[in-house]
Amino acid sequence: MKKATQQQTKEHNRNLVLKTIFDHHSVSRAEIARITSLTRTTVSDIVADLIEQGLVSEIGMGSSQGGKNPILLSLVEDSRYLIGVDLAQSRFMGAVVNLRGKIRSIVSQPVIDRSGDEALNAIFKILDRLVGEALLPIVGIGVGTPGLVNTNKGLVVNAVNLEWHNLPLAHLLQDRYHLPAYVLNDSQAAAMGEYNYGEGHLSDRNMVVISARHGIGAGIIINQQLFQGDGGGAGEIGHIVVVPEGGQRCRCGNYGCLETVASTQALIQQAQSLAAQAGGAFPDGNKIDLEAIQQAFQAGNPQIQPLVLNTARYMGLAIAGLVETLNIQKIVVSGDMTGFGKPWLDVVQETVSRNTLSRLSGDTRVEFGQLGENCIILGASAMLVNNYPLLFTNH
Amino acid sequence: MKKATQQQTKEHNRNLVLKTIFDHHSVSRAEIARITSLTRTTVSDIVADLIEQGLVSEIGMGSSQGGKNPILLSLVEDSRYLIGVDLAQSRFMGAVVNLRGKIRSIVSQPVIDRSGDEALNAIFKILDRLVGEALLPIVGIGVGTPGLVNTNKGLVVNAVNLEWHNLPLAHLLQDRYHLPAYVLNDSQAAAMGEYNYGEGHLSDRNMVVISARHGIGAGIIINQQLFQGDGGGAGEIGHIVVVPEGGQRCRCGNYGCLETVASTQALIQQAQSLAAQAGGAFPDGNKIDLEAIQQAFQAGNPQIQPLVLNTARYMGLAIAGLVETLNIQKIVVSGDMTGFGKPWLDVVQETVSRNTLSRLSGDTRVEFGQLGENCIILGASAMLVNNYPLLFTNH
DNA sequence: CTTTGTAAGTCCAATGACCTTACAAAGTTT
DNA sequence: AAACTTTGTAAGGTCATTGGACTTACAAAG
Repeated sequence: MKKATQQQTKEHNRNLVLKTIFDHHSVSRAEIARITSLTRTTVSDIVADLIEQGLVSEIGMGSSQGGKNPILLSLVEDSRYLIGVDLAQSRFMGAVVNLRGKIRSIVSQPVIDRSGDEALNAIFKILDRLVGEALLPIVGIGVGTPGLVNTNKGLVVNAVNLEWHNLPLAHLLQDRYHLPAYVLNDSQAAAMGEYNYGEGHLSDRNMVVISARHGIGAGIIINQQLFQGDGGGAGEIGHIVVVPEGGQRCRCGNYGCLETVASTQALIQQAQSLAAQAGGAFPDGNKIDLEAIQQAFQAGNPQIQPLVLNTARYMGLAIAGLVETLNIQKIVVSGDMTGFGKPWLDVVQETVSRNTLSRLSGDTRVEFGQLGENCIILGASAMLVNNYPLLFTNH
Repeated sequence: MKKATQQQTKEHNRNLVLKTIFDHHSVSRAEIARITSLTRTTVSDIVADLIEQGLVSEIGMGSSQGGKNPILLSLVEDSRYLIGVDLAQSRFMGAVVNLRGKIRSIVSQPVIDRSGDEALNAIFKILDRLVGEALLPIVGIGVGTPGLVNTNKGLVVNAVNLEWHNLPLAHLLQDRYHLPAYVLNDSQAAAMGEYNYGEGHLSDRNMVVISARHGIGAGIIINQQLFQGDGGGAGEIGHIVVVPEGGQRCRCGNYGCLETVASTQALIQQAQSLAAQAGGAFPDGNKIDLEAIQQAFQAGNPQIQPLVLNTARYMGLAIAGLVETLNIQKIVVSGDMTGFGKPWLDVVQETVSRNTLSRLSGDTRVEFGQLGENCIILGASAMLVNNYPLLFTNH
């Protein structure tokens, strides 16, 4: 608990007004006053400040029904830029993003066996370009990386594929670019992305976003904030044991983890061994990757279908545990596995319903995410927009 | 998001000072200023207010190391009273509690087949006595009840044993006693109790308290606040499925819930059917209740031991899921099952370690609660202490 | 074209909360 | 005994919100 000051009050109300303009796209001062229950005077004061900072501008007059026409205000969405970076399994990607999450420039780089310092240099290379190109003030850098991350300390505690252990990535970036930097776990970044930029999600106080890709993880939004747990590892649901006896060995060392049965990695492996054993499931000579499996699934291939739907069942079991633990009613699934579409999601939903108290599952909705592959980049950058003070120069 | 005002700032700082006095038992104004980083002047101001309200008093002089002696301040712990009620399976209990959680008067009433209106009248009877007896201002009433509870609406959504459905208990109590009333799920109340009155727990931002009694539930403290989920059902871990195939049917309708294998209810049933089959496990004619099982366990009874330790294994599995989902490092187990002591806890801990990522389980501690059977009463009342404004007369 | 009613936005004095500066009182150390 | 420290209080200053009065601007009705 910390002391409260008048400056904080002011800052809070300033953020409140900015957020109101952000959410309503075009509002007058009087309307803001009504929404926030601040007085018109205070709102006018704050808006003057925001206009001076270039964050907001007057975009014309609205219509009235008996009275002076309101002056409509709007966010100047390109008045600040954010940088988001996604260190995905197969490629590193970075983008300059505006305040509404529109991508203004993007750099992608395939990663072949990069690890340790090489991976770090690849990030530098991307950021050098992005920082160099940008014209307007960059607010900061957000990075989404696989592995266990301690955001407060700016530390990548453990990223297996990148061979990073206790790498102070945030500090390295801050020192090099003289910009605030955040490091986030990729699943948590995806959650931030869906929450901040997914249609209508902001109206939910709580939300769980499940990333089902090469690995599986979740990002948990509680009281409109990302919850990371005591060590930054909240949402590591990929290693929840869902096959209690005799499951397959996971890269984490345990047996029967969710990742061993419901990740793209696991599914591809299963399909490959199926093809090796039985043959005929795939046209000869074709590479068996996720895309091939998805095509086979959509084509109604009878050998592939149960394989795919089985991943949905396990996913549903894991989500059921989440629902029962947290009673969060908005569950969003994002990542490559969403490519299996509605039939897959139906099985997930059904499994969730069957394995939770009906009083809890009744109001729970499991949906697909809306952001697609830029989700992590956007989420990493959203970490910055949410830190309002960064948007202001003086202070 | 709501607007901030100067009054809120003041309220916040007033609470901060009060909390500091609460936590430090005996501090001077100057020391409070150092701790809170408020100025001495402001602290003096606020303390004058608190003294006027009777919440704080000067208890003498401290010693100095080269300067004027400080005037020590202390909380007047009996300046306000709270009422906590525990609607347990076998008996209803209510108590008048002071600001430090010391019980000043207590009423207990065995419950025999009470349900619906009868149960409600039993509560009224208890509260009539407690409210009548109390001399000093009562701040409010907190109730911990089994079942699904929506605290915001003051609604008991569903309490099977009491046959309550959507009962507006908080409003009923408010109307009858003209006091603020909170209704809480029993596991959540237990969590509040452990968090607020358990030694040293306040220093943890996050904590999970697992209640293992007749039923099983958890209370989740996130960012120093009870997290109840969107529908008040957060922590309903008793119905997480831990026996995926062929588990026993649970009272909730599903199969293989945690409650069917790790609650006292389940254990007693298992022990009874063991005795019926094999015989010899217990002295003939003795009633097989929890106490008998605990005695047999401690005596090293070879038939009972695996039964009991099996509950620990399942409990460990469920906790492992929690750890992986939330990465909360402080896990407290409370309730009757703690009667099996260290051997039981050891198995829980071991199972947790074996079923979680080592990076997560490493800093996780699983402990027994410190509060014993009054835990729920205290927790229900703690809900009121945490609502500081209630402690003040004007405003 | 005028009048009436209403709404938007600004100006300004007042309020309230915390802060800074200053100081007296009461100790300890040299 | 003098110098230094620390505590607690007092007076005045700063800053943010408030609330009322005022100006500007528009619509509807006559």
